[in-house]
Amino acid sequence: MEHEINDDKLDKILENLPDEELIYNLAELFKVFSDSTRVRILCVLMQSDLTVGEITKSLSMTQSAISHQLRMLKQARLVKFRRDGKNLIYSLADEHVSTIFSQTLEHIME
Amino acid sequence: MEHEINDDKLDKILENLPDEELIYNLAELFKVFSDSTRVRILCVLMQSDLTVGEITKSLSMTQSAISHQLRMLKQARLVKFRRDGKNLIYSLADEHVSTIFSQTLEHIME
DNA sequence: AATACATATGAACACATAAACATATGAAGA
DNA sequence: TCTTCATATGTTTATGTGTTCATATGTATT
Repeated sequence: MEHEINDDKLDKILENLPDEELIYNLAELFKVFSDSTRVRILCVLMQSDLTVGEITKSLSMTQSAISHQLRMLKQARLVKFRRDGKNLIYSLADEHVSTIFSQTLEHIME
Repeated sequence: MEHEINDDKLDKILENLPDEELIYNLAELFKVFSDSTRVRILCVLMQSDLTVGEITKSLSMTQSAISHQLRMLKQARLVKFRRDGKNLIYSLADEHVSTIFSQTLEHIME
């Protein structure tokens, strides 16, 4: 069984490689998913829109920690919010999160 | 528009929340995807099985850096390898990576 | 206007992590 | 066995990250 790849083939692989910027953005988005606090926030938001206080309560953490993480999720355009009096109600920005999570869970279950 | 969630509803959300361990594993897997070097390695492996030397060459990095990252990818069961003489030929462990990546790219493109 | 409540922000600290360097392992050929 | 080539591993260092604490912003109520 001989494995052989010449430079032409390597060149071809490099041509088909996505742009550096795209790869960077991909990694950046995964970085957002790479913290269990943020994953938990996304998981509760999958079930219902919630205020910051409710998220804080449900995850038993400080309000500050939650707020910092919501900031990252906002920047990644994964969540959005609307105001309701003194409260800010957060919700998922789209359904991509669910799709990505379920695909990834499939890999874990084996 | 009144937003109101009582404690019963919060309890229900907590019940439906995945196990702490599952969430942790999910975040851990995403952490593997959260570095652009590892994403690039996975991208070249999507195109062809490659030796460590070829990966090193194609990404213009030190062999040590590549080897360290391959170790993480191995631990996450994202890649596997077979021996061919002095070479180790790495390949993707399954097709989940492609699926996850394309879903995530969809979110980025908007 | 003063107060209370909900949320955001800034700084600091403890901890994690990627890359580089040096070195070790392990296979093949002389 | 000695050497060479391919890859892995241990250590160090510089940089990044999550949480906490203290404080600021902003909205509603009186």
